[in-house]
Amino acid sequence: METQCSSFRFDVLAESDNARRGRFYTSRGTVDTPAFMPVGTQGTVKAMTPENLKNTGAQIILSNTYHLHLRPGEDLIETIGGLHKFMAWDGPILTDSGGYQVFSLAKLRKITDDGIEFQSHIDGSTRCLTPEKAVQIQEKLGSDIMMVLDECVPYPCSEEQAFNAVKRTSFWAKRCVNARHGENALFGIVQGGVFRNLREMSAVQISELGFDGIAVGGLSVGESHDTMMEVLEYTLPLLPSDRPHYLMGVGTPLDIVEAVARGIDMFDCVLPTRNARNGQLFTWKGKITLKQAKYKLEKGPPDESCTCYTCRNFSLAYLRHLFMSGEILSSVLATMHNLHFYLELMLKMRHSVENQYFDKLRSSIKEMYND
RNA sequence: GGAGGGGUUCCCGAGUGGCUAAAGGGAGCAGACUGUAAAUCUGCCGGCGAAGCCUUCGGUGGUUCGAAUCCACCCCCCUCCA
Repeated sequence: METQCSSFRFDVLAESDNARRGRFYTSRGTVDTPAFMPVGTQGTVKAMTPENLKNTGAQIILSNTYHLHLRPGEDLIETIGGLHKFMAWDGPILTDSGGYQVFSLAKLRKITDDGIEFQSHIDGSTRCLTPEKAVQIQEKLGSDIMMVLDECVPYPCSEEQAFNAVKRTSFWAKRCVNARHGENALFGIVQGGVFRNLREMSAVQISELGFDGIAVGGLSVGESHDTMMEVLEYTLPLLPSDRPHYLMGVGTPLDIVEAVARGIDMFDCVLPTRNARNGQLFTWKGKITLKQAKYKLEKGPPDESCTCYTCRNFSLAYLRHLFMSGEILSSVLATMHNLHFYLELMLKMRHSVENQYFDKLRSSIKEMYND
């Protein structure tokens, strides 16, 4: 079954063991992999202007179907000219389907085979999201890469629950394939919790549907790093090697490097942006918690070796002051830095795979971020 | 000089006899954050510690089994009237 109808294309350019360096092409630009997608749930990567984002090195960002559907609504965005124009980001956008909200907003929803019935977290109104609706919304938004609606189960969960989610996710995946009309790329999602048999079943079923890319979902929901890696080890070999592999919602620098080592090409995660707002910086020397008293008089930047705007211009003492004072600029500068760090990490990984020193980079990240 | 109000643990501020090492804020200190209901949340916040003990509510002295809380005097501060 071949359903690919978009102009989306993916090439693997170099490999180092299981790690891949590649590139995919969309009508709005090319993206080098391994890639990190900053998260812009509500049509904005918090605290960043699109110009800021470009300067951090971001080539693609992620946005969210569920949230934009509730507010301001896909029809409004379509009327204004689509999500790219609406938010003034002209690069590629991948939109998550809302499947994760099934997990994160678990108290507000009910799942049936037809779809998800949920209560809006904004006004309490009852809404329904079906696989077809998820695709329709994403097409109206003008998404470059759409995600199928999936069911993400919590951790821990029973094998039966995970099995049902796999069945439903496959069923919904087919309906998403049938519902697409336009040129937008569409990625399938593998589920299965931490059960090898279920992951394998899901990987095979999803891979058969001819998606432009395959995502591994349902991870980083509470399981350990090692467990996550085990799941990747037995799942990735079953995915088509000529399509990008996207690990959803991951992760820490260590998670990301270790996932690349196992064959993942794409990531998204709120950690660099959320933790920035909460006063935590990722650096090449490890994490920095801005509020710690030891930085009160620190004249140097967060990271001497970092070339981001924040590190080139500001002392830790000042950044700490901004955070302690609750100043808006704290979020801006910290987010700029963290995204720069994440995107530089991806750049280094691409370079290291091309030049066969990936293992060296991998072990240095392991040293800094082994907690 | 007269009339009233008040001094509480770093700060603000509750507390009018035992349930009070003392509400609640703030500040401070520390931790968490993984397809964002997050510029959010959690913990600690007199001292030593296992229970428990010791010190603390302007000062001193009383009343009481028991006092931040009641009484006496003293020291400060604020408002109003002369």
